[in-house]
Amino acid sequence: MTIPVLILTGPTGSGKSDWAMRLSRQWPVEIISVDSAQVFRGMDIGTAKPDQAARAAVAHHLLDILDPAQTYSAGQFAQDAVALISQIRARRHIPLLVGGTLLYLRALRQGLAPLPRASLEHRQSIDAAAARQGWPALHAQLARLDPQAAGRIHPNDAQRIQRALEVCQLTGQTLSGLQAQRPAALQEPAPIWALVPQPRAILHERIAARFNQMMAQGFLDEVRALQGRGDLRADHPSMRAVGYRQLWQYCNGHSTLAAAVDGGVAATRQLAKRQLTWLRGDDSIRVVDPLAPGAFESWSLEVGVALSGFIC
RNA sequence: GGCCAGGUAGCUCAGUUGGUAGAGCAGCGGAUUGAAAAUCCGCGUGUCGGUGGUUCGAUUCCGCCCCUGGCCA
Repeated sequence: MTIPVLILTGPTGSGKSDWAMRLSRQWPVEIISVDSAQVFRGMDIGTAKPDQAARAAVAHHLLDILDPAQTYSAGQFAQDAVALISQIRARRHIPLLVGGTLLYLRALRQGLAPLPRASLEHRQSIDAAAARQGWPALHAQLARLDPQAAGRIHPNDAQRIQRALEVCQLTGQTLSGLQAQRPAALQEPAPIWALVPQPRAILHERIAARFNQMMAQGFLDEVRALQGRGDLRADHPSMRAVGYRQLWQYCNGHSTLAAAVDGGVAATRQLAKRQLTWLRGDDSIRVVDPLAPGAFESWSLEVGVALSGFIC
């Protein structure tokens, strides 16, 4: 019998990290972060990364594993998470996945088709072609190579058109054909809970309050330091993150501070909305309102049930 | 107190030579297979400040009132 994997997710600002820390006082857990922005070093305040006290108290994985000039991916995450899960089990600890990057969770739980990883050279050549011919022309090209993928991808969705073409060029096969293959996944059911504060307006208030708190903690200095390195650009994946993108614009003189803060708060609300769309589409997820009386205690009981029989 | 400019969607504003109105942003819903905190798609009824008048018909023209900003006292 193997130790179960526990998963705690939810939109940004719902209180996931806080619950994970409280649970860690009751069970010997190690936390695996499921967060596409917290992987980067030097991006602490704006990503609400767990602080040193939290990390000293409980092992946290997949934080600070990359420089902001590097890139991460769903496939890389799935691979890293599977490896970490078995290492944590070998220590007789409980793997607790915590975070709101729902594509990463999907990649882990449902698997990814055997697709090639991103290729910078191919992407640059596709971008160059798009600059000459426009994305609609590339969508038309995709429609000849892989009609099924082209039918699913909107002609304006440059990112997905690029990926589909890249896969065709790299493999000589179609994206839709490769995706039809049964993907490998975490081979076991893992209980998954999502924290969703109700009503939405409460989540919006928490998001605004938290952004203001980040500003008070020196978020702007953090962005200035990143910009001051000189090698990062606004279109780099790490610098497109919510808040960083808007403050970067302000530091460049492209907006006022007030506009950057308002824009950052709005972008965070929009992120939360997209996360909620993922959650609604998956009925294996148990939705919990973290603000309901006794919510943590009853979750803790459910965790106990899930773990009973596995822990001595 | 007088003069001028404004009061139209949650916000910033456009517009209707009189036939009850539309953009951007915000918001809401959806998609999501190695960039995902990304990328993309869809959704626009609001006493057109109030009130009288002219008119078949007023948000639009006229009178009065209220509010905001500016200038003059």
